[in-house]
Amino acid sequence: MYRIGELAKLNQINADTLRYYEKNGLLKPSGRSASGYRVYNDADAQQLRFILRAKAIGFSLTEIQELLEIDHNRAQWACQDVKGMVEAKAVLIQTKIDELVQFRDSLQHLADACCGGPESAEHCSILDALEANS
Amino acid sequence: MYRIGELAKLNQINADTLRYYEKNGLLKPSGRSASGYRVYNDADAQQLRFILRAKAIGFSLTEIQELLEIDHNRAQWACQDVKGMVEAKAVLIQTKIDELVQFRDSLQHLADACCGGPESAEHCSILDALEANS
DNA sequence: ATAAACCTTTGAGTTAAGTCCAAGGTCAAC
DNA sequence: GTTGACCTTGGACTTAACTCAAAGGTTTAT
Ligand SMILES: [Zn+2]
Ligand SMILES: [Zn+2]
Ligand SMILES: [Zn+2]
Ligand SMILES: [Zn+2]
Repeated sequence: MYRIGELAKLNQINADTLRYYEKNGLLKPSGRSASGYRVYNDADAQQLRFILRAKAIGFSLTEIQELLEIDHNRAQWACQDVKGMVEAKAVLIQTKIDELVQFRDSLQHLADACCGGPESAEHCSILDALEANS
Repeated sequence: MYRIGELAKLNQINADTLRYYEKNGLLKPSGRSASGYRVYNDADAQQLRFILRAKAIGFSLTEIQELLEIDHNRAQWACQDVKGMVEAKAVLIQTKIDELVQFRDSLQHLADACCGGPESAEHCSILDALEANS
């Protein structure tokens, strides 16, 4: 049995984050104390670790909500569904990677063409490229 | 001489975006008509293209503001400064790429271990991995 | 008995880069 | 002389995931 600050500290997150997760349906404490304090049990703590692990892998909170629903009703879902989610996410990430690689390469091109010297930038090829009218 | 809607259409952006750029010090129209309409001249239009080009390469509006300041005062800056900005940005992008590649690989690992079959997810290795206590 | 450290709720603020709305003024065409 | 397309301003809203503040109640230790 943990109070909010305790559970937060154990997982190195902010107590406010736990309240936020509760408000957004990700983790509801199993009970409340007589005075109204949130009380989390071990199952709650395990679910929090599930959430944090999924987040670390890169899932959004919305996606984690879906994963939790599947996890809580495993019998009603197929491996297909779960694998599908993960693979769709992988494709999205790959797209993002491709974009960033393109971006990095354009920057590298610009930088390579610039002398990088200490004299005035009046002839700078980077600025010229940005100013170019084509 | 362009009015706001005209310049926006020519550059395939929203007129609101031009007002936003003005509010944020990126592009001030060189004049106003008698009735208060914004009036952009060719230099304004060229600066807008500078902004859009830099944005397409991946610079943030804040960074573009810095680039504009350098561009407007080229004599007071060195190629070093400009090249430094671009290279710093490239390093940042590379870091992001590395993170995403890691993320993609974790997802791939998870997906590879899952059978992906149509039967119940009660044995799903992906969910098990997220639930794992280690 | 009182101070420190905890907890409660509600509600607002943060970042980035816009987008949308309402209420009204202006300009060209028919 | 009236549509319709355009322009003005100010301010609210959007996404994601928190984070903080205010004003007050509870627990624990001294
Ligand atoms: Zn140079
Ligand atoms: Zn240069
Ligand atoms: Zn399976
Ligand atoms: Zn599976």
